[in-house]
Amino acid sequence: MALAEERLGLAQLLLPWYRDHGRHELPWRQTRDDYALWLAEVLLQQTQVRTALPYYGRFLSAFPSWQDLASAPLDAVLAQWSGLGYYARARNAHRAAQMVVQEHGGRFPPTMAAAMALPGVGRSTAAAVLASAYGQDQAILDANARRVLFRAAGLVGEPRSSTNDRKLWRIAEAETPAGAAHDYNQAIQDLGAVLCRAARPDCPNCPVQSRCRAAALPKRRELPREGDRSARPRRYATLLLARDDGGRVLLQRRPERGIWGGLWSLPSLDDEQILVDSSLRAQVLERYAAAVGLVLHEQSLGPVQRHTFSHFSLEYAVLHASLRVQAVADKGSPLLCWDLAAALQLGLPSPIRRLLEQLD
DNA sequence: TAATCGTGGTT
DNA sequence: TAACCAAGATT
Repeated sequence: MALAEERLGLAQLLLPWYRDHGRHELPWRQTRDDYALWLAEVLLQQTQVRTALPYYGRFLSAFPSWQDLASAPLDAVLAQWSGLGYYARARNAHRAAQMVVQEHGGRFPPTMAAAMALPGVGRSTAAAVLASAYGQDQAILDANARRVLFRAAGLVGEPRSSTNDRKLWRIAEAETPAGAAHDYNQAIQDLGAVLCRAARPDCPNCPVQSRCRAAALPKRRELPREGDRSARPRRYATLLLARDDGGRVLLQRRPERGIWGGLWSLPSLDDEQILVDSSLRAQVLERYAAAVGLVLHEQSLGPVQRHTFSHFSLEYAVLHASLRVQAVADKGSPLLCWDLAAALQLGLPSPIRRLLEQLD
């Protein structure tokens, strides 16, 4: 592919721009600590800077080092991750920290192969950490770099196709300057985030406009659509909000696999359609009682609400009930009653946290 | 290869 | 409202 072999020479234009206009104030740019830099990369996976920013400081305070994270209970890690989404990242980060302590002497492994063997560390994350923490010449290909290079090289087709994926990695490696990979990686990410945005790219102010094949095109603003993903399937559930006489709320720990893995949530009864018919509520209560071994008394059924996940949309209603028997007391049970204040310290999914915060 | 895995902001 | 998108990795 002649196109992919041709150097665009982005670095010499990008680096001066970065010095003047880069987001140097970001907290993970104030350190060369391998733990902090790895943490930032994991927090930022599929997550915008604005969203991850407050989590970074809180997480570092709670777990300042590999050792602190490795020895922490998973529940404490998930609690810090609560609300950020893609919770497999938290579980993987916890295991990765344990591997770093036990197998790598408490230091991020300094080779691509060893780094990518850590759970939750793929090629781009590994490269980013090795470049930033150790100054290695490693090319990244995150969403920003992918978009910038796709446009600059004038690629066509789907950006995530395997063919374009190979081309983009080859271009990324060719454009990454020896001895300045860290700054270049930051620079191309800043360019993508600030100027070369997915929508409404600011081409007139772009420092690499002269090397960009897409800038001259009338449709430079458009990127090929991801394969027209069919509409999100809709799922339905009834969530049980049961409280005992002391106001404690019944929560259930979700299995590690699947959505909200490892988090504490309300007991959920999945259904084929939303329960708006009051005649069905009694059945729900019976099914809960049977499944959980509790005596429940219905109080009210809340309005239908919707929560959108990455690949499906959930319609749910909250069934408020009083809990007569405090039957689920044994430790190790995934079903426990919690004081409201204690519950809010757990790893909760966002909609569940919002719901509990509105109680009392 | 194609699904799976969250959430909040923007359009 | 609904679609799109984000410092991707895993199976």
